[in-house]
Amino acid sequence: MSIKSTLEKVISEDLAEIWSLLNSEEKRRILDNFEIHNFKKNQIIYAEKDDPVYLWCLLKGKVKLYKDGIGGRQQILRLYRPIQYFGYRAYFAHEPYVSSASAFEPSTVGSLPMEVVKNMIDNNRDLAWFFIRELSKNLGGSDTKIVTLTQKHIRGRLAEALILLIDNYGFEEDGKTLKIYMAREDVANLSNMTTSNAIRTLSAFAQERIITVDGRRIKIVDEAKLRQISKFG
Amino acid sequence: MSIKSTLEKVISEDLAEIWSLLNSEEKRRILDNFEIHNFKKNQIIYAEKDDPVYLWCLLKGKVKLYKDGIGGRQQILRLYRPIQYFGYRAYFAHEPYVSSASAFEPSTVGSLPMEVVKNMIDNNRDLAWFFIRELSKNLGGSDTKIVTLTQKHIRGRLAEALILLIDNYGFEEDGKTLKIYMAREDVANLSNMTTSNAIRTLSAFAQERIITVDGRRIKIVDEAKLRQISKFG
DNA sequence: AATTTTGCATGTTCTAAAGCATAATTTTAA
DNA sequence: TTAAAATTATGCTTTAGAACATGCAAAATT
Repeated sequence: MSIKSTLEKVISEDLAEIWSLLNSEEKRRILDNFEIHNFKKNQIIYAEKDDPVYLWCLLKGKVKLYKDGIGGRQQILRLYRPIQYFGYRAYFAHEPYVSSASAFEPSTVGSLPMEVVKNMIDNNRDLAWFFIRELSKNLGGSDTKIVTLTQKHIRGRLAEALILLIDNYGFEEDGKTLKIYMAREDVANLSNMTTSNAIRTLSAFAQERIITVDGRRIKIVDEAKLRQISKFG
Repeated sequence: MSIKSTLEKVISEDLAEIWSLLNSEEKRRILDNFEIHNFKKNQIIYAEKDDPVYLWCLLKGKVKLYKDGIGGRQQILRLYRPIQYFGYRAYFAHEPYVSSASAFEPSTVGSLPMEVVKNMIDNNRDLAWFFIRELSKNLGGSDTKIVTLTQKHIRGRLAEALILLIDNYGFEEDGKTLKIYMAREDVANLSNMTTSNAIRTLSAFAQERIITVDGRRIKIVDEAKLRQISKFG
């Protein structure tokens, strides 16, 4: 698909929240400065300690925001789907990035210089509110994550991770199979455990008929049970 | 001290960042809606699941933002000192609070209805930027905390907590003693460990002449070592 | 001042989860 | 297609840190 048609498809098919907030002059300015990039699976979009320059908008594919920790252990902080924006926080905080973003699968991503975004916010109240709201929602999410990842037991953390995958990417046509294909290691990095324990606990869930596992295809059999384990267990 | 003089003292002595962004009409509107509250030690200012109504401004004392977790275990998320603002995130996210705020010591706190704040942001670009920046900085901090609290070992987490206390509240006149008087339980809640382990590890640090401990008075003897422990071991 | 309550310190025991090893399976690349 | 590499699956061992218990000290409360 050509760049232009990709963009037009996105804009026409599934109007991003942000787009509707703009007047035609603003839209023109975006189109003039917007660039489309294709990232391969596992390719890094930006890395921790880089200086933030662009607002990124995921158009196609899946992106993970993560932080490399101790002993090469990675923590996945957030997942993005089309059409979501990322990469702006560090610029607003006048800081280098504290986390990295990479493509989970082959992805198409648009970039817009943060300078342009900044100027637009200066002249568009609704756009300012859009970012205030996004940042506020994310901050609440991260604060909650601090407690769940440190206090919940392994089963609870895995259940929560699976629910996050449901909420973020949904199901295949069968209404059961998770619409994301990820390695056990990534499941582990999402739920603060080792790969071994992710495998072990997925097996346990399968044994208990809460899910079924066929390679990387995960079917959710008993979502209610999953939510229960996430809350208590 | 009277309400009026407390307020004037705060405004004249140590101009809050926010105040300088306002014109005289805005300042008058604040003064008309601003209310002063006194909280006793450990008194709750707002609680998780409450609906956010006010912007709070700490004028005197110390406030902790925390989240109650599993088995009554509390995680302290952020600490506030005069003059800092808190309690606005949930309102911006259109959510109930996900954390609670309480006074660490007898504290004076001002309140301003979020409705007023909202209207002021609508008409004051700089104020919008103030909150965008604050939220962005906090989000970076929380994302970082997710990794350090889950991945660092006990000694590293305690060292980091002590550094946080230094950075937040500083030292007494001797330039050594932490300017905060907190129970071991709170030290534990700050660094994701049990009270027993906070006690044990503080003792270990004292043994190693990194700090000295006299009841709740903690003197930092070797800050460099502390930062080293926080980073690695 | 006496009594109750709360907090600190330290030793001991127990366990969830990490670490390690090995084999089987799947994926990728040549 | 085949070889190499990476990933998944399981069993066994180790350990960091939680949980529990007890004694002592220091505040509150009466």
